[in-house]
Amino acid sequence: MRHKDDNKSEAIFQATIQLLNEIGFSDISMSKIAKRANVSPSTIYVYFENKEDMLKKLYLNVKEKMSLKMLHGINETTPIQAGFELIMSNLKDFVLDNKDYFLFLEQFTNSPLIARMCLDESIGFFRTLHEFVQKGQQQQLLKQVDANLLLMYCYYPVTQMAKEHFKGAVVFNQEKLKEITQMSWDAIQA
Amino acid sequence: MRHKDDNKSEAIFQATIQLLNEIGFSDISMSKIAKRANVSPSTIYVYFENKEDMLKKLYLNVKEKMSLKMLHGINETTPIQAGFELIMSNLKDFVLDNKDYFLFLEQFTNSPLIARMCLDESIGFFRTLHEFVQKGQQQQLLKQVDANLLLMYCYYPVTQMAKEHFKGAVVFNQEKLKEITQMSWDAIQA
Amino acid sequence: MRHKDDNKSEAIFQATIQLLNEIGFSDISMSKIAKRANVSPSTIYVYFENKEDMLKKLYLNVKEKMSLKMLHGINETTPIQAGFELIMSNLKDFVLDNKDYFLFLEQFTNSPLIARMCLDESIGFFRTLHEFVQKGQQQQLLKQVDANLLLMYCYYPVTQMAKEHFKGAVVFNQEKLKEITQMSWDAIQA
Amino acid sequence: MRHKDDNKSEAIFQATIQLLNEIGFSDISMSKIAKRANVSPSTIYVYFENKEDMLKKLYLNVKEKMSLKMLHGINETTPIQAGFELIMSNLKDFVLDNKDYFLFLEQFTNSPLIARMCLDESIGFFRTLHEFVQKGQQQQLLKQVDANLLLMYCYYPVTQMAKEHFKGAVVFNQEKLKEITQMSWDAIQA
DNA sequence: AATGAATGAGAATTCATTCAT
DNA sequence: GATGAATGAATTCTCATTCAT
Repeated sequence: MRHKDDNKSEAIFQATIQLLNEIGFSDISMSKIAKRANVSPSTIYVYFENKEDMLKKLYLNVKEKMSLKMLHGINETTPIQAGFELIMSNLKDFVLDNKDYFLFLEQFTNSPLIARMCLDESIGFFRTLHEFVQKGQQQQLLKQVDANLLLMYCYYPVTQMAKEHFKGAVVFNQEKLKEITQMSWDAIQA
Repeated sequence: MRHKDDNKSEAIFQATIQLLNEIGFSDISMSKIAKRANVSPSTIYVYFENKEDMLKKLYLNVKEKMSLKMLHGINETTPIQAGFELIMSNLKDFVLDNKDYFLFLEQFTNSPLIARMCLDESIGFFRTLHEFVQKGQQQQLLKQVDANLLLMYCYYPVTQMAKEHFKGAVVFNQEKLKEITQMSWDAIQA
Repeated sequence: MRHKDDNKSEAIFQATIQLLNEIGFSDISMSKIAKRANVSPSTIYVYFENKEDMLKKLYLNVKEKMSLKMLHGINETTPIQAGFELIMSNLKDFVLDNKDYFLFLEQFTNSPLIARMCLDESIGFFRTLHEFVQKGQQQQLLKQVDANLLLMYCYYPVTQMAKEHFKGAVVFNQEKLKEITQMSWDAIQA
Repeated sequence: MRHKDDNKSEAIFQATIQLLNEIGFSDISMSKIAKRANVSPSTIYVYFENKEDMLKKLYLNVKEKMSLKMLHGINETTPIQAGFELIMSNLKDFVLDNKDYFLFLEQFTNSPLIARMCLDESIGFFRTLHEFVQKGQQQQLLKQVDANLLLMYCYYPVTQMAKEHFKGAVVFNQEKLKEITQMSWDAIQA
């Protein structure tokens, strides 16, 4: 028998993400993906049960990539403010370096697919982030509000700024990062 | 008084939004929309050129609804901070009262369709908002950063909180609104 | 709107029966049927929900045709033996005149589809036949055994002889009919 | 002692028959058969040339099984009537003990596959049966009609009764066998 | 204006079979 | 001998759209 080829499954992932960002959920099809990935449509079904299964696995795969990157360098000893700055900086780097991954996640997150697929967010990654926020609240450094709310003020400024950057409206450089880091810190600090 | 036409076109809009939020872009079809709207598929083509035209008009229609609501009560004499609070409050009301409209907008905004359709955002509504922000900056009340950035800090906290609310994770009440209004004001004030 | 065309649905039926008898259940496909019927594959779905629905309706349609033919000329006053002879003669006529219909029924009856489709046989036609048999039993003309068993001795000799006829092994003429009518009567009479 | 090969090929046969009776010719596939037989799809091609070859061999295999069973205990010295009774009894035993084999044969026999595969029936088994019938005709014990016709009156009552039995409509016991043996003998005797 | 009929193009998926080990 | 990977061809069925009324 032949050996299963990791490249194939990766090629399928890449093709899917590219097409999703080019033409969107409404217009991708298994055969377009196959063509872009240089495999036969039926080959996709060697690696995945069906379209939904493939998208699900792709989502989890990319989500994990982003999560790992965001938490890079964070541990129990990281001071709160420095940690927040690092997370936002990591996020910026990930988003700018992986435009396709990021836009895919945004699109997927806002589609009803995600609910249908029962993709629970309370997985590893989020636990770590929440613990970090809670530590900040215990130290009276952060406002005593819902943890998700505090995280929101880190995530959206970065991602929306990145979107403006992609549109060409602004350049998301170090200076801009500093600006929003300051603004977000103003928002969340006690 | 509306005449027949408007009812049909409105029924088509409603059906589309409902289905989009139930099954997503990848699975809606003209015939499903027609069935839900209790019209014949061909009737849709009496009112719209094609699918894309229909979605475009729907988007603009809903976007305008939200815009009008957000700016309700704002004029040249509105003080800056009170204005921001009102905008966030208006947005909260719109989103909670019009879950379907809102989720549709979020889904649409994150899809590549919006780019393909050349839907320029610099339309009336945004000009008004930008002018409001610029006035705040001239009065030294707001940070001297990109206007979009300041607006981001108003928009996302409200909408993300609403999403949590829809998920059942929190209750988006007056108190929560106060919290995020304070946080956002901390973020954007000079 | 256009007017639905009975010819179309009949053409689809005819094409299906022909192909079924030429290549069998394992090899028919909706597109082959469409091609033979000179319609587009999608047109079939205007008239039938899906393949199974089409086959089901076709079966019931043909079954009814055969039933009506078999009972032609039979009523409450028909004497038992003459009635049996008529039924067998009717059956012979139907089978020889409608080879395709008949072979389709035989094929269908022996496939698991029929069970899956919940096609209950206790419909009108069979009731009439059973009543006829029961009358014969009350008159002590027929053996006191299961009614189906008596009917079997009418049905199979005719149909199997017809199959031999189609194969070219024998000629199913009036004489042969007389032979088997006599044999079957010998079998079932009290 | 069988060696590995026979087990696999037997497992493939069994899987095919089961699936054929469960879902029918139109829905079996080599991969479904492989899955049911716990082998790889490609393994089937070690034993058989292709799908048609496999079905053909399966048919001949099962047909021979039934033939041998039917003729069990019959030889040149067997008296005619006793022989007929024995054949019908053997057939009943085979059918009731091997429901799957039997239903498979019925399905196969009524499909056009059998014609396409050029499966000539005048093989060993049938010769023996025909010789038996001819002997009966020479002894003036049986009606002077086509031999197949006489055999028909043995075969169908048993098999149709068995089908009723499988449906749960009747219980095909010794008594019922006696009934139909009598009826069939009435039909065929001179 | 409104619509059911009709369809070519294309959707997701499975097929029988072969390949490479 | 045995098999999982791989695939072109074919499957059922739906799509966006147009036609005829």
